[in-house]
Amino acid sequence: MANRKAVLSTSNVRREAVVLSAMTVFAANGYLGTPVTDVAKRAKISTAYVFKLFPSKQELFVAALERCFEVILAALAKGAEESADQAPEPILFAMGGAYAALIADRKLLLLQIHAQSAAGVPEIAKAFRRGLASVVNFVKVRSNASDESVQRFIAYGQLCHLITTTGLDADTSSWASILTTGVRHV
Amino acid sequence: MANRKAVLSTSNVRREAVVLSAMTVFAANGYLGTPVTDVAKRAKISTAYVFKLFPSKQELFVAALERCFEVILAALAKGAEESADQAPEPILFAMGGAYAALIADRKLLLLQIHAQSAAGVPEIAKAFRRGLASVVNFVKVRSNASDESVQRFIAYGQLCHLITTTGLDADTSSWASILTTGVRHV
DNA sequence: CGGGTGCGTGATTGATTACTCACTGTCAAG
DNA sequence: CTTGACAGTGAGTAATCAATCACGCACCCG
Repeated sequence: MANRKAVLSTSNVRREAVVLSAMTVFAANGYLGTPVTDVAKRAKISTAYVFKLFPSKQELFVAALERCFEVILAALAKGAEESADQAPEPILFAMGGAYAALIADRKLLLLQIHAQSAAGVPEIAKAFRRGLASVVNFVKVRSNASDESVQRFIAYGQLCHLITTTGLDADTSSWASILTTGVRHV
Repeated sequence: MANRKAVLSTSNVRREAVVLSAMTVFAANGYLGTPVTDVAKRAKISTAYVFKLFPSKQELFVAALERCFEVILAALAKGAEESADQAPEPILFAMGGAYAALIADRKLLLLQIHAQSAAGVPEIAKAFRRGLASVVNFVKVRSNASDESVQRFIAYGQLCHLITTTGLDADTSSWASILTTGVRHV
């Protein structure tokens, strides 16, 4: 059009950009709270083309959620790798630190929260379960910790989500401190 | 006009019915996923009148959320009362059982999940924090348990939410069992 | 009786939004 | 150069929904 050298991209490159935009925007406003137009704007393409790349908003959200869990798994793997000690509990501790560092920007965490809330949509619920399963399995296998320890790992991870979504980390009142003390969430 | 009756006036009766309907319907479909019309239908009144009783959808949701936490507090109090032993840990255990029993129908739990997801709306975030604060404070004061124990109580409560929203209690796969074993969620 | 006060509603409105369609522009192979 | 496949879009459409408005109806006090 106006641009003489309008280089066409491959659809896969665009798809990637759209998924990344979707992660950010859905994380900020949730599934129902985010118009596809917002995703398109952030990816700097037209809304119509987003629908060419992803047949529906739902499938776009699922793609973003799946990517979210991929990133989390990678971070856990990296954290485990960097653990000095290879005993179960130290590995779990290292993974916890890696996760805490990862969710510093709130994006991956909020996407999970919104996915949970949107679990009324069967495809979203399934994707969330798949992601959770992969995390639990990975943590269990990689750390070789007891079931109880893995359960505790996830439980305190959920507590970390609660702390972050409600902004308790910036709260110094006594009740907030009860929840936040000792929990690494940067 | 000075005083009609010592008992609730008609509009307050309606307001009460609307709040109860709102709890159920918002729990089922979330804040953005629920039209006010659905609340009205369930309360068997017109949509217009719902807006006379509550000035906006947002305030209606907040009212439902506040009621949710009131019910939870009452259940925790009752659970603590029924504890045979008055030492901190037994009281916590009794409260956990009471909470698990309470959320058997998923309504109060789902409302919390949806509130967390809708915390982008400042008034909803504030209400959620108030509710959480009241729970934490009550648990701490009533049980007289250590901060660490209270923190663990909440963390495993959040795990319980995760289990229920994803339907893990009906899942017998090994990864699901890691999360569910020993968690009371009926 | 008359009239005021508060309960209650059907119809509407204006904004938003998921998704579609008809279309233009690009590029590489033959 | 032509062709055809693919990248990309502006302009819709049909549906949904928060919120309002104009209006009745029941009851009660004087």
